[in-house]
Amino acid sequence: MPQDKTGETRGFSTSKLSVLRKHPYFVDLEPEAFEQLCRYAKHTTLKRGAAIFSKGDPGTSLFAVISGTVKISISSPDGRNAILNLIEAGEIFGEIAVLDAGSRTADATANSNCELFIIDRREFIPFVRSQPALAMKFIELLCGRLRWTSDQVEQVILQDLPGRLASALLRLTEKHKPEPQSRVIAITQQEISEMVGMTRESINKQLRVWATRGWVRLEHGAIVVLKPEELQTLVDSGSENGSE
Amino acid sequence: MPQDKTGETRGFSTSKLSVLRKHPYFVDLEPEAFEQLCRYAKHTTLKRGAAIFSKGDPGTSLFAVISGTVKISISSPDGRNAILNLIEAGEIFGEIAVLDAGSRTADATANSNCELFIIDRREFIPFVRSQPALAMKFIELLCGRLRWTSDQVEQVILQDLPGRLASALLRLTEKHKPEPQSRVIAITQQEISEMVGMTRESINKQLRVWATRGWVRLEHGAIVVLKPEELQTLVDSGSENGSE
DNA sequence: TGGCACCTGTGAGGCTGTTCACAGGGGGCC
DNA sequence: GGCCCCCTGTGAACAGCCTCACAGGTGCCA
Repeated sequence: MPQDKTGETRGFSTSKLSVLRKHPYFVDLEPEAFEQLCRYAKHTTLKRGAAIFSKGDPGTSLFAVISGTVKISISSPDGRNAILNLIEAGEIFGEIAVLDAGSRTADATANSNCELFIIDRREFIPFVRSQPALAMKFIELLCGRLRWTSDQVEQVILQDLPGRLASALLRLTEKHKPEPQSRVIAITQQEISEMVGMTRESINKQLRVWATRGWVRLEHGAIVVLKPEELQTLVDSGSENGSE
Repeated sequence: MPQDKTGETRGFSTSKLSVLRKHPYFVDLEPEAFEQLCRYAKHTTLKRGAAIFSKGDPGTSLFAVISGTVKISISSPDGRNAILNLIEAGEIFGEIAVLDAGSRTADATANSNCELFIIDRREFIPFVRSQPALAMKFIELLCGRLRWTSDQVEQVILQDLPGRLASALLRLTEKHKPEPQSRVIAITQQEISEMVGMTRESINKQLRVWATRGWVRLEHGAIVVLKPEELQTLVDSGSENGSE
């Protein structure tokens, strides 16, 4: 695309900001407010696997993902770990500890090579206080996070493996909805097993069953959901037999 | 206490408001703002077991508990149900759907006879917009909820029965911290089993083990935590043998 | 002062998901 | 090209938790 070319050569910051600007959280924010917010931001790049912050750290900064994906996870002393969320380009993360001055509730790691914007708490908080519209935006953001997390609790407590896996796949396709070619979830089976809190082996066996039924197609590092309706009925019926 | 007597005879509404006024969310709010908020409120009483709202309902009101406790829970088609939170006197609930205009994410039920204040969304939202300090308070509230819920996900995914139960007990004692005579958790084993997502029978057996070790004392409708340190080590060591 | 509803306590047996131990394949990097 | 790491796939044995089926206790309310 010719536009990409000119975009790249003309100005870095403009094209990068547009990733954020298009996102629901900022799309109807006044331009001046958004631009001032961006002026506070610092830019960084990270390699896959790099730690961004750890559970318990003081929350000194807010982050926005320009490209790549960031993994929000926690790990137990005995080596198991759980993925709470995957943050993609255009989204922000690390807002809780920044907004309430507490410590980080989870670890953040670069899940691929990443570009990030970083805003310091000391500049961010006064700015939010001065912009009621921005505060309302963050209230919406937090509500969305709560819905996501409550959903996770609900599935983990109420559903068995097929139900949890199905609901995780549906949640992930939902997230990518904007793009129509969707239903291709770029995720490894290891990762999805850590999102639902079960072993990779169990997940693999369940996915194979669904693959033979034509409900999903398995690729390397990706899962394609072919029959979301079938998965949905599994979730709705409260576990029960999704086996064979 | 003589003060209680005079308080009761002098004015109902004043003493009821004080339950809310003392709560962390409102304690440092400007008096005028708080009083105006109360003027919007309607008062109701409910009998134990009464439904307040159900998952999927539109969120038309915000609630504050004056007395009694409210259960926030979800249930699956096959009869299992999970308790997400227990809301006690002085706390508020139902804020998510009100703040983001979405539907309710869970059911709310009177867990005992209750007195509630109800504020209508149409009056509440414009008020929040006009009071940046109040908006910041709600941001703090939402952050607290997210910490509570993330914690729940973490425990449910990473820990086994002893770890989950221990961590639930500690979270519940933590909540009552203000009162020093604390560590008495007024909760049935049925309820706690629904909070951690395991059966009452399993919970009972684990509690009995701890009771014989002197870590907890079991009463009717209550659990007294005697050795929180021991429970904490169980949580920290990532499950392992809490059996015998 | 029963009766009834709800809470606690306990055991035997079965199922779901884990653990462990492998084999094969893709793709990036030197 | 060749190597190595990570991702996928699969089976056997085991463990933890659930299901089911009870018994006894407490306290409210008629």
